[in-house]
Amino acid sequence: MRTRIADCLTKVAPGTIVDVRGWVRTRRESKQEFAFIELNDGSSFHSLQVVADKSIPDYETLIKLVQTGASVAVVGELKESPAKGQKVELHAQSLKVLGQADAAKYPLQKKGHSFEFLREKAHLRPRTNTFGAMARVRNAICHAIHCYFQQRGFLYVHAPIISTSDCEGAGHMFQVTTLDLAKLAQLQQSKGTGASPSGAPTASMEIDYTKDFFGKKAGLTVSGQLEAEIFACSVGDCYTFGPTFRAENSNTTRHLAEFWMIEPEMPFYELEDNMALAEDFVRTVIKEVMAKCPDDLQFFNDRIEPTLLASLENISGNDFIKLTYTEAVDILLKSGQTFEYPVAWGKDLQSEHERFLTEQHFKQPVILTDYPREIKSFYMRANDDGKTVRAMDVLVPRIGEIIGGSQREERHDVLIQRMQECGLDPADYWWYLELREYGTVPHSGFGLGLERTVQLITGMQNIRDCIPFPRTPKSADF
RNA sequence: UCCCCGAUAGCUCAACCGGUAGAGCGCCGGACUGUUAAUCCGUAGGUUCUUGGUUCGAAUCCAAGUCGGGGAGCCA
Repeated sequence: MRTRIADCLTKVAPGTIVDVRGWVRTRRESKQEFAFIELNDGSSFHSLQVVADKSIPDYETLIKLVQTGASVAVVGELKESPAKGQKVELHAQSLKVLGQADAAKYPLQKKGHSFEFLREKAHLRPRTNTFGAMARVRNAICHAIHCYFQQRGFLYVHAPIISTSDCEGAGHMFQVTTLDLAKLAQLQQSKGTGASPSGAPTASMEIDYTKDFFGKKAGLTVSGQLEAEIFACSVGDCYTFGPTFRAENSNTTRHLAEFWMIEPEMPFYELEDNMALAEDFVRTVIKEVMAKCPDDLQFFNDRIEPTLLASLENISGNDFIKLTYTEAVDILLKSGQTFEYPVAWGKDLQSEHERFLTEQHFKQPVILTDYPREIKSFYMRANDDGKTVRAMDVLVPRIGEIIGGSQREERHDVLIQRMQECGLDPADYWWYLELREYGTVPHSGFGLGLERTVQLITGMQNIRDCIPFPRTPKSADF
């Protein structure tokens, strides 16, 4: 029966015979016929030091095969280690090489690698310290998120991945179709209409979507919010947690074409309740991950981001700053800072403005509320001043926006008016409007980007290193 | 999509004014060692991203493209 290395290092009593399996990180060989093998199975940040000597059957042959990247099974006695660096070590009685790894070809060396290089080795990078730690922290974050909502009676609702409402408004959609595009292009060409000289279809080409799989144009979801509202207005507090897709040509350290989003939606919540939940949620998740993954976070603090632990303590231990967009604009105008983009009421805040607020002025997470209605979505509840809506953005140092949310417009007539203002056809949102027609209630919700949370908690700079297999423009391997 | 930068050994990078390619690490071999990113000595390892251009001569200059990085926008 296999024992996990995490258990060997923490739970198993010295003197116990254990069977351990994993991948070789390094081997330090002595000519005096023994060797140290650094073995990692992913269960812990730390590896287990295996001491192997010539008492092992076939030692001379086997030890040559124990190279970085090889998989091995070791049975032996767990003993207290006489040397520094580890409390316990495994004295091998038998050694079996399960799978060799040619050291001349194995891409992962004993030295550090650039993240750019490791992204090209996404099938092997979880075997590194950094990406093993990222995987465990990411898992702990997801677990903490589910626990947080489950303990508070929220229902986990599965929003659809495929959506035919072309108008969710949160970004450009990836199209989902079973139409034969090559055949359509060919048809178009043979008709001699609507094709450019290169043969590429042009805008004049009209597709008959009634022939498509769903009978209408379909795409991958950009948000589960509208569907979550349906359940909030029926079964009560709920949340979605699933993949989200944006076909934007975004090339930044904080955007992915495929990412995971958590979207809680609560009936009878006004904006203040929404803010309180968002803050408590973020702070609680950080605390739980700090408690669950101390070794991994210590590594990130030591090797990736030296201010990480201090900033997590700061975020989890202090109230978020809450202020309105208008107050934020005042602070920015009076700051004396010269910004590349000028600050003016009515314009959306730029990254540099948000960073100034969170990193220099307050040095803490900030919740901004009540943005100008012109720069926010139709579904956000209009304030009585006629100028602003009940929006909220949670901004954190280093990352920027980690949560976007709002109180939703629950008044039927106002919602229709807002749709028209935003150039949307209310007919497309008939079911969304019916929620306001039949038993409407005040309600609120927000969206938390999972990968941005991973960025925040690990200190990793690039969001492409916060998801196992990142999808970005021109990149969707593995 | 826009702006800037980059692409040279397995990896990280160097190569001055255009003159025929170099280091560290890794691998391999040796020495040494309760070692732990071990250390020391040595060997091997190159279509300088692609295509075209300028030139007696291009890693180096020019153009286009591809990919990568940083910033911006879009946002989570």
